[in-house]
Amino acid sequence: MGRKRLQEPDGRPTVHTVAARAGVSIASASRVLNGVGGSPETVRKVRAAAAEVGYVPNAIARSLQSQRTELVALAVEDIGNPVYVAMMRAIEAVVAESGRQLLVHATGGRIDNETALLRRLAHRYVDGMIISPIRVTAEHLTALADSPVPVVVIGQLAEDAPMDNVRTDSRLGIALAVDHLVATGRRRIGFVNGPLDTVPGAARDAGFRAALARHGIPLDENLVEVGDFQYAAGREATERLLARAEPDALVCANDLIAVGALHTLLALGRRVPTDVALVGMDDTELARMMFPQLSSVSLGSAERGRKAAELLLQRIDDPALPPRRAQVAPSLVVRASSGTPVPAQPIREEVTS
Amino acid sequence: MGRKRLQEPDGRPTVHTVAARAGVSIASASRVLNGVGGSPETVRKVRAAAAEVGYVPNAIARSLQSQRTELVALAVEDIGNPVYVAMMRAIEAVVAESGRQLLVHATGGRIDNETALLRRLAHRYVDGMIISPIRVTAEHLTALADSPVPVVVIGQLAEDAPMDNVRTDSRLGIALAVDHLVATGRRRIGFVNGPLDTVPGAARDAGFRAALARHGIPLDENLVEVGDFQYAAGREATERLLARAEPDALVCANDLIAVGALHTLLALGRRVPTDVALVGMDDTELARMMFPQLSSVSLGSAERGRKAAELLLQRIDDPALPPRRAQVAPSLVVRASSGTPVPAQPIREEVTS
DNA sequence: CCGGTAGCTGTAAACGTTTCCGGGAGTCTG
DNA sequence: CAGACTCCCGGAAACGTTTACAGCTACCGG
Repeated sequence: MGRKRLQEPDGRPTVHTVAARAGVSIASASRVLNGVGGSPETVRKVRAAAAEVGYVPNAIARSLQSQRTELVALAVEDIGNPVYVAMMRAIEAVVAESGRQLLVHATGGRIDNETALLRRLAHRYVDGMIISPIRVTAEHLTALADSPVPVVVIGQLAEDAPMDNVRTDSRLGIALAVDHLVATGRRRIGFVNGPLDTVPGAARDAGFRAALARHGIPLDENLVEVGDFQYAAGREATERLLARAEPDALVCANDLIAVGALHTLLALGRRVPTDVALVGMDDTELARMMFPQLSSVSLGSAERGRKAAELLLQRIDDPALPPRRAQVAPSLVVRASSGTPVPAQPIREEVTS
Repeated sequence: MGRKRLQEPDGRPTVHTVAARAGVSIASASRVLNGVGGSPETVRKVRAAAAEVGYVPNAIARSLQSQRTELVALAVEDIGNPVYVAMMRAIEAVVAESGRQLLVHATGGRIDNETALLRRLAHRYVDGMIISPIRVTAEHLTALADSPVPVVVIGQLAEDAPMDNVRTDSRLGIALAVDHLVATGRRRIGFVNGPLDTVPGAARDAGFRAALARHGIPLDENLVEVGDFQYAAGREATERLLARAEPDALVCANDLIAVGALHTLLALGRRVPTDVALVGMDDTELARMMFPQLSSVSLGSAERGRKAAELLLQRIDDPALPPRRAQVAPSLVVRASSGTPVPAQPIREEVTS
């Protein structure tokens, strides 16, 4: 049962209602309600009137006047991927702390969705956006350049793109994983990647090949599989890979893939890490949930989210700022899935000279 | 006729810009841009002018006039819980299909957060809200009743609460799990629950006790543990439980808890389902990711989200609608973690009359 | 005693849309 | 051919704020 409204049989109270009830002008009412100016007597009357009618300022009208929405958008591929959950949490913390709210879009990685979203920014329903595209096309770049509100991109961008950008080095991240596996005696190292036409997919592929080469390990293409960045794809890709090769370690391009790989490995009777060591990427909470717990390369998703949010808020406050870039270094978190139990041969550094 | 601002040196083009450029009034320009009315000639001129200056209508001004935001909010406890991800995806689909966007809030299950959120609705920054509180207090109810915009609640509410409501029967859901375990020969059935002062926690507790009683199985309190609804709590609660009892099956109040329980079981050398059968709840994608895959009681999270979104959109369109309620029936999804390998005794139906 | 100043106040003009309303022109009907 | 009817158009009024500006009072110093 709603308690009855004291005023305004049809609509909700506005500043006019309050002003009339307090016997002052709307200007005075507005000033008092915003805490700027007003004589003690006016303040008292307006406050009382506002409380009596239960006045709450209308956010839209305020936005129209202030040209600010106090909303910030985040566009990611897949809100089900825990890496984006971590990012989202970090961003939300920063954004909320500034009194704003976060609007989340799931793009499904579809380019048309992403560019449509960027174009919609022209409607100015939001003060800024953080976007983490897995593919970057020319359309993206023009849409980004045309945007009337600030946009921060999480992910690799052309070197000279004059926009705020937060990045990591997933190529180096893959190298960390490979180095670790080599150091623990693995030599037949497989790789389950996401699509090669995505920015992270391409970077991780390059990183894998470079790392193997650096260790002088010839690449066996049978040990490389590609799916998308989802769990099911990881599972199936690993099935295909195991059908034609027998790796002693698997590097996966993200944790969802790694979880799928783990499932296939266990289902096919491989022991992890005894038979096959497993390393994922993104270091999501999922990695800690598995049994055995998954080693994973952290790309600092929370940190990247936090930095992106800070860059965005600063730019909103001062659009004249020069474009800035933040970088987060990858790091390897070793857990049971690639633990050190299997130095089948004495560990030796391949290249020591 | 003093044309005020034909050019826009600093700002973006408005309908005034377009109207001036096309040589018509802003009324005509607006009509053409909205596709209502206008002579062919006017339409041509306005369209051309709009294209030339790259006009995009301002969402805020439009909202002020229309009293609509085209935004819908969703408030859930934890965006990391895959059950809410599923719900969110379903809601997002319905909401997007109606041309609106979804604003997601994470409440952390904190009552003050939730009521603050509900009160903020008075600012009307959003056309409506879907909220899924795990506790329901008197504050919630007054805040809900006072809300100037429609709110749909997912979860149990007082029977006579006159508001749109989508619910399931998790009590019955637990019963399905227990029935299944009993039917496959388990008798020492443990239960890892969430907090008893939450609505789902209380319902699931009651359901568990009632189901055991119905089967004539005396309840051993050593087989019941409580944590919160998170993974870590499930892991720890299961450790405590196994330290003092030896169940042959575990029912968990949600999938996160079940995943934690699985981790502990495997870490302590129990075979699943041979030694201990495991059933989770919510049937999230997490359940399928585990090895062995988890049986889980589906509470139709996607379905509930979809229905809630539909109820909300309908109410936004017609606020005079009577309060409605939708119910989604639970169902058990049996997978490997509670497979049928152990009918120690012949299966029998307890009550057949 | 008077001019200046500080502090309040109200009027009105923004912000950018949509829409009501009245008027004008053209077309159809009786 | 007059009246009615249909379109189309532009002016102006909303929607609910904030704020620039000017006027008013009261007080102070000279």
